[in-house]
Amino acid sequence: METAYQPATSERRWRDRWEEIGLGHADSASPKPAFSIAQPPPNITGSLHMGHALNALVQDALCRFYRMNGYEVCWVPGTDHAAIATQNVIERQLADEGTTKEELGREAFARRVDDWYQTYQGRIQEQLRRLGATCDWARERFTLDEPYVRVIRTVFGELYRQGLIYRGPRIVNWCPRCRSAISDEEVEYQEQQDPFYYVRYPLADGEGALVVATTRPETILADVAVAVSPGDQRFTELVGRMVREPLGGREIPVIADSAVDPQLGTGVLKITPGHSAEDYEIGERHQLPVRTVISLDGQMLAPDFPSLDGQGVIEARELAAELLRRGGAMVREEPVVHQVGHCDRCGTIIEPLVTPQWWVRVRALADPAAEAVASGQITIHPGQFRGQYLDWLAGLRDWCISRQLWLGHRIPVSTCVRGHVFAWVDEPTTCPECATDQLTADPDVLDTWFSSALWPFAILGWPEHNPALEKFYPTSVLSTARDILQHWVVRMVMMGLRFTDQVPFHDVLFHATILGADGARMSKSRGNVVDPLEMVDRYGADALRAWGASVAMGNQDARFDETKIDGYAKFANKFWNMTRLLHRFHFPAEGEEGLIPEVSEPAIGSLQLADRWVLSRLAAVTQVTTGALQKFDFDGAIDAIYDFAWREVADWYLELVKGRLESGDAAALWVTRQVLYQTATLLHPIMPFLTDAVAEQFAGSPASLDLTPWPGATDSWADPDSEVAMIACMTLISNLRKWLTELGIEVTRHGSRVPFSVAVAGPELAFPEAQGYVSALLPVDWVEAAGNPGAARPQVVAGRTTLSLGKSAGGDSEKWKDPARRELAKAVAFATTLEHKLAGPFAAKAPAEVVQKERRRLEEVRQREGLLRRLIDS
RNA sequence: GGGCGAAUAGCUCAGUGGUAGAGCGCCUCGCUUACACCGAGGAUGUCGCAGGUUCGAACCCUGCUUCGCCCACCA
Repeated sequence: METAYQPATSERRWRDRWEEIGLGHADSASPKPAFSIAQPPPNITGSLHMGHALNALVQDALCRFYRMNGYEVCWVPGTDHAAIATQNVIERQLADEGTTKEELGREAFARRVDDWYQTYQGRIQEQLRRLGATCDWARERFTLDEPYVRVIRTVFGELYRQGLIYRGPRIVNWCPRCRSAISDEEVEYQEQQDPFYYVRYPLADGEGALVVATTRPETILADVAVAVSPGDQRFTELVGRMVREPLGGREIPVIADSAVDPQLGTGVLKITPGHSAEDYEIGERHQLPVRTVISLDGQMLAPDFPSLDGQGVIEARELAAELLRRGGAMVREEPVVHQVGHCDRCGTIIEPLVTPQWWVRVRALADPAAEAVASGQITIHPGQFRGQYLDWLAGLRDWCISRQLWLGHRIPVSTCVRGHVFAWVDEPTTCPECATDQLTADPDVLDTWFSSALWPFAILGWPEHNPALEKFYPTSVLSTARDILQHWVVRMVMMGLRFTDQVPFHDVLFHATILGADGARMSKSRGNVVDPLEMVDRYGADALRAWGASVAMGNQDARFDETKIDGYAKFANKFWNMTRLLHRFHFPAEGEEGLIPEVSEPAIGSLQLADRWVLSRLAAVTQVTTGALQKFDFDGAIDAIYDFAWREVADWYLELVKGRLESGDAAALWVTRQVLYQTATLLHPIMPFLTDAVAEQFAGSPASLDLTPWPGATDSWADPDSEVAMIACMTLISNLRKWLTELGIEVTRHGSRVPFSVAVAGPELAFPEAQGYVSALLPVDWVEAAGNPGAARPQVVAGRTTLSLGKSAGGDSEKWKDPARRELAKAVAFATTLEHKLAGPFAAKAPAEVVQKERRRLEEVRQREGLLRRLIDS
């Protein structure tokens, strides 16, 4: 056996083994209860990032935990074509190559996309495997696969026939660079500073003018009204009159609308329904016409204004301002900070435009989706996101689902030459109503999130009734990033309820976002991106997984911290070596083949204090870990195991049991084996490679710990008395060690041994094993207390026990009093605090139990104080 | 503007009413036959600020400050 655990070789081996034994395989015919997860399909826009890795390990830990708990686990992996994202990535590549998709042509572009998908699909799969993900690869799905496409068309057709999908010209968020509409959720608002122009709109009939403040003077040409707040005294008599827009001189009405905030700007808003979502709504309320002065390319359409026509919007803005200044309409200009919408894929400023698009009427879908969470059919973790989910659904507007991209699912609708419009699943060659073969297919494609919304049931073979759907739908858990609550989670619930009459999942986990080490979001431009596979190479997948588990479900975003991953790598090594210790006692020759033998459970009477203590602790840790994983508290689980394994088992139990193992004590072997094996079992969902490598050392272990039943409660091991006694004993050893260290006495096991006798036996020595434990861990030899206790001999107070240095050792007893003086000061201070507390209202008002506890504590401190004084005065 | 969360050791974070914790880093020792990817010991905190509730507050309440996230039709 290697001295140090080698994650790289171990992980390669176990990856293969798990596939050989088909760990990920999900059997629809299994009689076991089902646990299923639809893996959020990563965008095929490159390799996996830290967020994907985190999400994968969360899901894998759950899958393994539930497998061990007797569930038939189905974890379906897949990938998403991510139309707009992928198209952008490839367009950027083409730009680097000095070409464009238009130059390439649709066919060559499509081939290029296919190549891309081929390459990255394989890569993503490989990356997930390296993290230890036990998905059911046979069920892998891709949103462009033919069966998936049929699901999309089926759903689209249903919604269309039910009147929940319609087409019409409305204002949309238009990305002039993508040359496509995007949904409200794909707009990212960024704060920026722009000039704020105060512009005079003169009254058409007579004196006076209204002053409008705007950041967009170039859209004045599309103004169709100016609006004031209905209650605004300043403008009451102007409502209903006409003003002239200051560029073209057209007469437009002054209207009153409650959307106008009298506090903002001048309290007068210019209404441009063609280029502002808000104005569009105001325009609808007042039946105002729509004027358009900006093209789909983001250029001005103003044939009457040659200086503006054909200019980009930004250029036109300054040119229009200049025209206003020259015309005397500009009252003043000042900077203003405001929110400007950008395309979340390419960063271009969004241009609100009126174009014909396809829409989903979401109201009918939203209410049941809200109800599912409000009623507890779906639980969101951490709970704080529940409110966010409900708020978002409450204020939902219709969802624009059409995109003008080259890539994606086509809108499955055709129009015949006679104007019959119909949705289809298989593209028809003739019109179903009039049989003409002159059909025009809709040129648009669907929003990627429309197809993603169907994921949980589409991947299980819906709409066909089939065993997989029966068995594994609804899925159990959805684990995903926080930023796609609206894009995806909410829409899955809406579609799932609509088409399957069931929630698509019962628990939603929003894991933390991994920030760079500098606390900022990881981004290439910031240079703080960390490749998870690089971490796997450096520290092993288990170390990355354990760190991920510790941060996954926190309230805040998690900062990347390589030293913590390193810490878990060291823990893996520690755990590995704990097994090696056991191993070597039974296989004296280093490197010899063989397994740690199975031994029968010893009679309870043959167990020592340390055995009873460690088993009691093991039972407690088992309970904590089980509860934590059930609650998705991965941090609680890894924390409890780490602490127990290292701070209790390795630091104390193994050190104490070594001698007994050496002498072939069967009870000791059984307990050690039990502790290590069961701890490995508890750790397996989070650190599967390491724990399988450990379990393999034990005779009688299965091919993987995944096949081991999860440890049940072992109430018979709970032993509070032994825990109390053992803590006392450990305290004594620690105290004594500190004392000796301070006096410059070597406390290594191989230092020269120091003879001690017991002067006052405190509770630390109440168990017969205790003295033996002291001499096992410290270079202490016990000698009989040789008469004449009054003689000034160096002494040590450890806890509430006093030990005297054996006669033969001699020593300067004054020097030995120094630590005692320091300890005494502490004890006195604490005793004073306690006395003060007990003398006050605490004694009367606090629960009797708590008061009792404090009294006992005071008594203990007093005892200790007494011992220390005796030592000092001797 | 609204909502949610966070502020604890030099750093990254646990801790949710009863004597302040971990990992890393730092200082001193020790290459002890499981492990130097280790072990033993040590230093380090008015738990953001101000009030309040309570016998008792890092923890509950109120306000404030700073940071983060989400939402919103501030022209």
